[in-house]
Parts: sequence; structure tokens; C-alpha cells
Amino acid sequence: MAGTLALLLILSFLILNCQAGCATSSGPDERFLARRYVGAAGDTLPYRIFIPDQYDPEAVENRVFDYWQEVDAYEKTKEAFADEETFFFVDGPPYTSGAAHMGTTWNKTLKDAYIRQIRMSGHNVTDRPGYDMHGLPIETKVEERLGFENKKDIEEFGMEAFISECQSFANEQLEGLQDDFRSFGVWMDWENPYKTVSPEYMEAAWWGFSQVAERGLVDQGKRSISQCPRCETAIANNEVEYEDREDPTVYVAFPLSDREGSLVIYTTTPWTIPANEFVAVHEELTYQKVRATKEGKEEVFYIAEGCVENVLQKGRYEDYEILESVSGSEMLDWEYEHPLADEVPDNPDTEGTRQVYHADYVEAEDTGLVHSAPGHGEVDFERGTELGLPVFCPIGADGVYTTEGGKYESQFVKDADEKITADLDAKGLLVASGTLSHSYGHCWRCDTPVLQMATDQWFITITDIKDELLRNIEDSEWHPQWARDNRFRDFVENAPDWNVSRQRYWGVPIPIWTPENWSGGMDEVIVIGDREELAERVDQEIDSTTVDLHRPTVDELTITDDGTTYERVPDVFDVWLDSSVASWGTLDYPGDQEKFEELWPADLIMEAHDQTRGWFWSQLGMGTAAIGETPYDEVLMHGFANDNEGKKMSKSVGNVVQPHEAIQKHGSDAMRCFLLSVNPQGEDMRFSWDEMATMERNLNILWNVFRFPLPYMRMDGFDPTETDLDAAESGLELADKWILARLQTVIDEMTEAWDDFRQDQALDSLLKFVVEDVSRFYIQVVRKRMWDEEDSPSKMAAYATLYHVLQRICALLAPYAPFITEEIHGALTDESAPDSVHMLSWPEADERWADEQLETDIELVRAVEEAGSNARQQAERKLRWPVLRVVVAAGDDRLAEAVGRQQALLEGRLNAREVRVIVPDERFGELSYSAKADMSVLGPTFGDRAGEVMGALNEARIDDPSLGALEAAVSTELGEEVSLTEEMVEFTEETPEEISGSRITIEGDGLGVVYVDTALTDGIESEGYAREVVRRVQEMRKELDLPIDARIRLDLEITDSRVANLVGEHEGLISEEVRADEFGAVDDGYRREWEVEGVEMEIGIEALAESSA
RNA sequence: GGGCCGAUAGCUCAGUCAGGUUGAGCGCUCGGCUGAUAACCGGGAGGUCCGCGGUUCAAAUCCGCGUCGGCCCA
Repeated sequence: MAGTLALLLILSFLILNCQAGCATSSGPDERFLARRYVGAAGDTLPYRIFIPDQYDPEAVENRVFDYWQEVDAYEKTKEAFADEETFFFVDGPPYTSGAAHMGTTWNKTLKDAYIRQIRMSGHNVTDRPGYDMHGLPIETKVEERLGFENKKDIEEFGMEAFISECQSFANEQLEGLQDDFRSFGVWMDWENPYKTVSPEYMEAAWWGFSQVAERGLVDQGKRSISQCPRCETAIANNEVEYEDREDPTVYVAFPLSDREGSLVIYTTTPWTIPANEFVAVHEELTYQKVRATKEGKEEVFYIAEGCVENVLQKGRYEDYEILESVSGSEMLDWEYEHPLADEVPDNPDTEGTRQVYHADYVEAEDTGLVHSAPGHGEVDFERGTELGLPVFCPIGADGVYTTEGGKYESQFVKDADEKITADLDAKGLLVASGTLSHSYGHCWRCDTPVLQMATDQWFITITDIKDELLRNIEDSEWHPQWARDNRFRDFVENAPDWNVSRQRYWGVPIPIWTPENWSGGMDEVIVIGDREELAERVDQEIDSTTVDLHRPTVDELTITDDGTTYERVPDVFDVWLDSSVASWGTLDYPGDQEKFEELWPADLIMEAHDQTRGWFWSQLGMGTAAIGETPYDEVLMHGFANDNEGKKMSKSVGNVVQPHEAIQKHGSDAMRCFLLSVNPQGEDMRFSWDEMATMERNLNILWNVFRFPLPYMRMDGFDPTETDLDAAESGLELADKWILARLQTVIDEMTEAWDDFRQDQALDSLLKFVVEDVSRFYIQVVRKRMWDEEDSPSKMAAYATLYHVLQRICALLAPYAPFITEEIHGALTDESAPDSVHMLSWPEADERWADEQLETDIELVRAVEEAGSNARQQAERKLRWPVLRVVVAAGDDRLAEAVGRQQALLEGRLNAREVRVIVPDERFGELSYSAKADMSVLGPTFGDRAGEVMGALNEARIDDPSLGALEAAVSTELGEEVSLTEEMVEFTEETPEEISGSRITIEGDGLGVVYVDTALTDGIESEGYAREVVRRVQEMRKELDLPIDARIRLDLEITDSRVANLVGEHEGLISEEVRADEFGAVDDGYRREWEVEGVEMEIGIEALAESSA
């Protein structure tokens, strides 16, 4: 029987070695495919054993990808949870220009992990990925690609061809992103992503918008917007990027028509003066009427108090005199002459224009008088509208003056600045001029400076439903909550009406048809909500199932109703409107009604904090305006991926880390674990190669932990389906019960953390368990049991425990590291188990194994062990040498109890012959105390005798650290009574020479002291030396590559006869530990000289023939 | 310019809500172990808790003013 076992062992190890050596990384790995592999020894154990001994993340990933494909793991997993409670997750669609960067990778990894964990917890999770594919960014990329400069190039190229270019560009980008996401193991429905360019999705946008229109929240009209004159379209405020730029500054005199003098205004945009309609003051400010002198000429100006000096200095006036002070309120309704009235004859000179008004936006800066042009500036527009003034905007979409611009017609506004300034100067109205470098808005796509102008746009008037929006905020739960209550609420409170129209091509066409000679009233327009309705109403013959809703197809469709012909407005939607309907667009609503009824609103969305005013907002706005509800219940708002200094990753700084680099260096699992180890709630990530390497090391420890027991289990024919925990219960030992108890706690902690959207804390908890509890403690403790050659209930219990723990770890880690856990799962199970680890249920803690007392006991014992090791190290006594005694002076009862209960364990861990506990009230009698004098106190008290007292005090050794005992000792020494105080001394503990002590701490808290008695006896030395010999022999066995059960002949030559005798006393121990059947001369074997604790010895070994075993 | 968030060991972070001697992991270093071994274990060093001011017997923690970084807005 022994022979058979030996053969089996050898075979196993040969196969293991060969498998490790023969592994190839190219092509499908046959071992993994052969899940039903029949073991080499002919048995059919229900687990695979052929696991490479090195953790190679790339090889694991390759094998797992092949395996997933082979067994349709993703599809099977979805099926496995198909009947569970539904959970509607909505993917925020990444924009399809450019590749996945670290931020996108973090985001998708989070989504993947949560989808997996929520699924495992018993949910049928919607996991349809989405892509945002319309919009100006793609248009400008395509324009660049085709070498276009402006809209005219597009029109010449042909709208249809251009749109088709945009379509293919977006599709290309989408494929790249899908590949990136798949590469690090994200499981979403890649076969069926939602695309904002699909007819179903565009219909969802139309439907939403038509609902909004039905509620009367759509309006058309002039608004002041930011216009990109190159793209010839309105752009959203958040599409404006601010950069420094040099602009002219002019101070202009507006002559008053009903009294003496001029108003002085300041502007950095002279090109807006042609559109000036009023001048704003603040009622509560004080203005001064001054007479200024330059080159003999006198002029009278009105300027705000405090601004006069500066303005006149800039205008190089030599002198001035204050004539009068007037309040802003007195200046209201004063009239002035437009400074360019002749040049711009169309400038409105109607009721109410060219007058002074109050405006809140006026401050005592520059001149304190603000030139206001409702046709341009946003605040000017608002105030002008309030005052009932006309909106005069003499420029076109391209920023060129129209005929209304009069003298400046056909000039680009920025080019006209100079001419306008010159004209004003010629008329003697230019008070001062110069230039200023300031931050100015630019188009985010093409970097052209934007212009503020009032144009006709379509709006969703969300300001009409502000209260409803604010109420709906409360319906969703945010993580972190402060983001909702501060940032998001603030933003919603201040949000203006939503300009949804863009004068472009690549977008969802606005589904509004207006009649010929439209008056502008919304009750006259037709809003189409879906394709069927479109097909029904348009004059042309179209098929609702195949019609392309893009331009120019829809542009050509007309509707005739009651004799009137309607045409579609030419605009497309702001691309933010596309993604705002994702919560129903992802369900193909309104085309598919059923899923919407069942699932909407979303249970969860998760994006970075920039989406507070992006997608979190647009969805709330659209959901509320269209349906009256918040379209999502929970929000996880994560941060940005910054570099290791907390700075944003940027190409120009050169601190960008590409996800594929990270994967290549440490593997997808390690990268994912790193990304998931970061707090996902609002805080930015600092990328760290170090941390990622640490994660790989942690996974390597897991790999070793899992690989370690397999050869033994195999040798012993351990069958986990037969020998489960129930079957093995009677053999469970303390360590098994402890690791099982810890497991339950870890499961509870992790579940709680996940529920709280702190997967990072859950991962901490798990990794601490794997590394510190399983690897560093449990495995160390159970190793001996596994080496046991005989089958014993204890060994079986250890197997069953470790197997159980490994399986649970696998499930708990699966959402983080889908590859390594899949491989371990496959190796631990046969086909009776689910094909994928991701089909397992999320573990639940089992009360039966919970044991809080035991957990605390071991925690304390480990603290004692640490302190004991420390004490040993101080005494320079290695663990191989036993110590006579370990004395634990417990600082509290709980520690005393634990040490009392776990005495045997501690004896083993600290290699001590005896462990004693000293309870809190007791004192360890072998200690003495000394005191150290503080001369700054002794000096003044004892004067001349201070030195003498100090000497006696420092020399004293007392049994009890009290003043009384010290006084007695010092008095005896000096032969007279001495009175001491607390302030004079500091007590120090003194241990006998043989004993060293070390404080027991847990996270810095002191719990007591461990004393280790390292006195040497012959017995101790005998065992110590014997173990030194054993260790050397083991190393030599390994150097010879002997099978672990090979028998040897051992030759020991120790010249020091005392040591030779001591070692000789433990021949039995040595022979057993190193499997030495014979002692005696070894001539042909392997010989080596050693020095052990200063003692020379020579050891020789040779393997004995098999038959002698 | 405004709002929100952050700054603690070389690195990544706990601790801040509820004031009471700053902790962990990694790294570094020294040592140990040697039937997981390209693994594993222990000890040690390492901190103006971003700065300045205030409240308090007592501040990493509360308050104010700054600096630096991030997001959003203008």
C-alpha cells in the first residue's frame, strides 16, 4: 500500500511539473477545455488538479476567454438568473469618439462588478450597454478627416454623404470601445447594444419630446445663446471652453440728448455697440458728473463714484472737476443718442430704447454704466425682454453683419472691432481704448471664439416645472448623498430653459412640423411622436418599419392638414437630449411597451461626477418633463481617474496611463481589483502602479493558497462531494472552526459594504481574510495535518474546511476578478457544478459556524504571538529553538481568558514548553523595577545631597513600582529617611537577564506584555540543534530534488562532541522528520558542510532504494 | 470670480460626522522560516496630520483665512 501511494505521489508531481513546463499561451488550452479530464492515475476525481504552479495572469485570461466562449458562459449566466427578481440597470452611453481611457475603464469596471454582484444576489439584471453616437464632436472629427472648413463644404459634399460618413465614423469608434470593454472582462450584452442612431432609439427621443410638447413645455423663440460662428450653430453653455485671449477694451461716450454731458460705458466687444438699445445703471449706486480736460478741450461725463479717476487716467485726461453727484435712481429714463446711429440706421429708435434703466447686474466696476444689447448678451436679453424692448441682432449665424449692420454689412464681427473703434474715435466719442487679456469662451470642438447672440431656438421650458424637478430630486437616492443635496440641487435650482436645437446635420431631427406662414404659436405646430404616426401623417408614401429618421430623409417629408402644408423645422436635437431618454430608449420604448411597463424607472445608474450637470441632470429634466417622474432610483456617483499626484491625466503633461498598458503589466484581474479598491463615492482616484502590483501579489497569494492543498487532496482521494463540512464535522479542530467563523464575518461585512455601495471596503475585508487569515495563519496551522500520511478525520476535516473556504472566496471575489476566480472554480469543481463561477449565488453567512468568541480569542492570540516573536527576536532566539516558558501578563480579563483557552495553540506557535497567564490583578513575580531620577526636581529639593540621592535612587531595585518601596530602598541605602514625590521619578520595568518582554498591541492599543524565558537547558539545546540538523537535511533533500517521501541514509559528522551528544539525543526526531531509515557513513551521496550557531558540521545523505521502504 | 470635494508615513488610504497619546497595507530595511519555496512569517525605521489664525483644559478632528489638486459654473 505504501508503495502504491509513493507511486501515485511521484506521478502526481511529475505531471504537475510537466504541466507547468508544457503550458503554452497560444491557442485554446486543452487542459481547460478538458474539464472532464480523467486523472492520470486512472481515478475520476470530481475536480481538476492540473494547475500551473505559477500565477500567470495573461495565461489565465486566455484560458478563461476560450472557456467562456466554449461553454457560452455569459449566456448561461443570464439564463441562470432569468427567473429572479428584475433589476433595471441603465448604462450611461460613452460618446463614440476616441478610445477607452482609464476613467471609462474605471466606470465600466464598476458597472461590471455591480452587475455581477447584484446578479449573484438573486436578480435578473438588465445589462444592455449603450453608445452616444450623434453630435457636433463627431461632425467636426469627420470634417477634419475630409478637410472641411465650414458648413458650405458640407453642403457641397452633400448632406446625405456627410451623414453617412458620420455614421461610419461612429460605428468604427463603437467597435473599438466594445473590444476595449471586453478585454478586461466586462460582461454586458455586447451583441445588442443600444445606439442613439438606431431608428428605435431616435423614436424614443421623439416620443419623449412629443410628451414634453403635449405638456406645453416646448417653446420657440429668440434667446441669447452661445454661437459658434464656424460651426454655425448654437452650442450649450457647457460646451463652451474658457481660454485666455486678448480683446480690445473701449470706453465710449454716449451723448445725453436731454441734458449736458455723456454717459461713459465700457466694453470688450465693440462689435456689439451697433446693437446697443439701452444703458444700465444701478439705482443704489452714486454717479458723478465730472468736467474733464484734455489738450484744452473740456467734456462732461457721468461715471460711477470710485471709477472716475481710473477712467480719466486711461483716457489721458489732464485734469477733472466733480460737478455734481447723482444717484442711479435719479438717472433712470434719461435719454441718449446712439453713438453709431448714422452708421447703423436699422438700430431701433423706438419707444423705450436709447434710455437709462436700472439692472441688478450693474456694479461699480469699470464705469458703473453698462452698455446693453438685448440682441447679444444673455443678461442684456433678459433685462431687455422684461422692459419690452425689441431684440435687435444685426449678425447672421456665421458672425457676419447682415444688411441690418448698415455700414458694417458683410464684415465678420471680430474684424469690425477696429473699424467701429476708429469710427467712434473720429466722432470724438472714444474716451479711452486699450487691450485686455481675459478668459473668453471658445467652441469646445473647433476652438473658435464664441459669440453671444439672440437667435430663434427651440426650448424645453424646464423653468416652468422647477418645483416639480426639485421635488423629484428627493425621489432618488444618491451615493454619496451630499452630491445630491449640494451640487445637484444647486444646479437644478439655477438651471435655465434647455435649448435643445442645433443648426446641424448629425443628430436626431427635431420632430416639429410648422405651417406655411407660421405665426409662431405652439398650438399651430405638429409634433410627431413615433414612426407609425409619421407614416400616417406625411404626404409621402413611407414604410414606418424601414424609414431612416435622419436628415435629409425627414427634411423632405411634408404634412398637409386641412389644406395647410407643414414643413419640418431644419434643426436637430442637442446631443444631450439623445442620452436623456436612455432610461426608456434602452428598453426600445415606445416600440416595445411591455418591458417599459415592467422595468421603468431604472433601479441604478452610475457615472462620474461630471455627469451631475450632464446625464444625471438631463435624465431628470427629460423624465420630469415627459413623464413627471425621476427616471432612476439610485445613483452611484464616482470620481475621475487622476495620476498618482492627483493631477488630471493629460496628453500634454504626459502622465496618461493606458488601460491596456496596465493589463499587460499586471493583468485584467489586478487592474480591476485596483480600480475597485478605490472609494467609488465622489472621490477622485489616484492611479498607482504600486497598488496595482500589490493587487497582483494578493492574487498570487490566493493562487498559492488554492494550489497548496490540491496535491494532498489528490493523493488522498479527497472527494468534496462526499466529504463536505457536514460529513467532516466531527474532525473539525479549533483552527477549522475559527477560519469558518471568520468566513461568516467576512461574508456579512462584504454584503453590508456592497449594499452600501462601498465595494472597496468589501474587497479590503476579503483580501485581508485571504492574506492574513487563510494564508498567514490557517494554512500554517493545518500544514502538519495535511502531511499526515494516514487518513484521519482531522485531515479530512481540514480538507473539507479549506475546500469550503476556497469555494466561498471564489464566489466573493468573482465580481472583482472574473478570470482567476473562474479558473479556480473550474479547478475545484466538476460538471455537476455550474459552468461558471458567475452563476453562483452570493454567499450568505451561516449562523452555524459563527463564533464571535473564537474570533476574538484568535485575534488576541495572534497579537500575543506577534509580541512573543518580538521578544524572541530581542533575545536573538529563533523560532526553531524551543523556549522554556512564555508568560503573558494580560492587561485585561478578555486577553487572560483567550490565552487560557488557547494555551496549546500558543505553545505551538511560539514553540514554548509552557505558556502561563498572569491575570490583571496579579504581578509577574520575577520582575523588578528601577527608577530614574529627574534632577530638575531633585536638585531644588535636596540641594547639596541631590547627587547622593540620585545615585541611590537610580541603583535601587524594588519589587513593586511604588513610591513607598522606592523610599524604603533609598532610605536603607543612605541610612536616613528620604521623602520622595511622583514628580521626581519615573519607574522602569527590569526583567531578569534570561527573560525578555514585549508589549502586546492591536492597532496601537496596548493589551499587556509577553515575557519569553530564553534560558538554555540541555533539553532545549538538544532539540534546537536537532531541528537545525533537520532543516539542513531538508534543504539538501530539496537540492537533490528527492520526492517528498523518499527514504534516505544520513551521515552526521559533528566535531564538537558536546553538540554531537545533544543532537544524538534526538536521533528519533531527526530520522522521522527527514525520513532517514539509516544512520551511518555516506560515501557516494551528497555531502555538504554547514555552520550552525558557530558549530561546524558535515552532513551527507543518499537516497535508499525503493524496496527498503 | 463663485459652488462642491479633497490634502494624514516614500506610495495607496483609515481615523474627521460625535475633539482626548495618528493607525493599516504596500515599499524600504534587518531578521526568521524552509514538505506553498520565483512562496511564506516577524521586527524596525519612517509623520510640521498642507499652512496660518481662532474656539477649547484639550484640535488631524470644530470655526475662519490662505495654498495646492479635482469637478462644475461664470
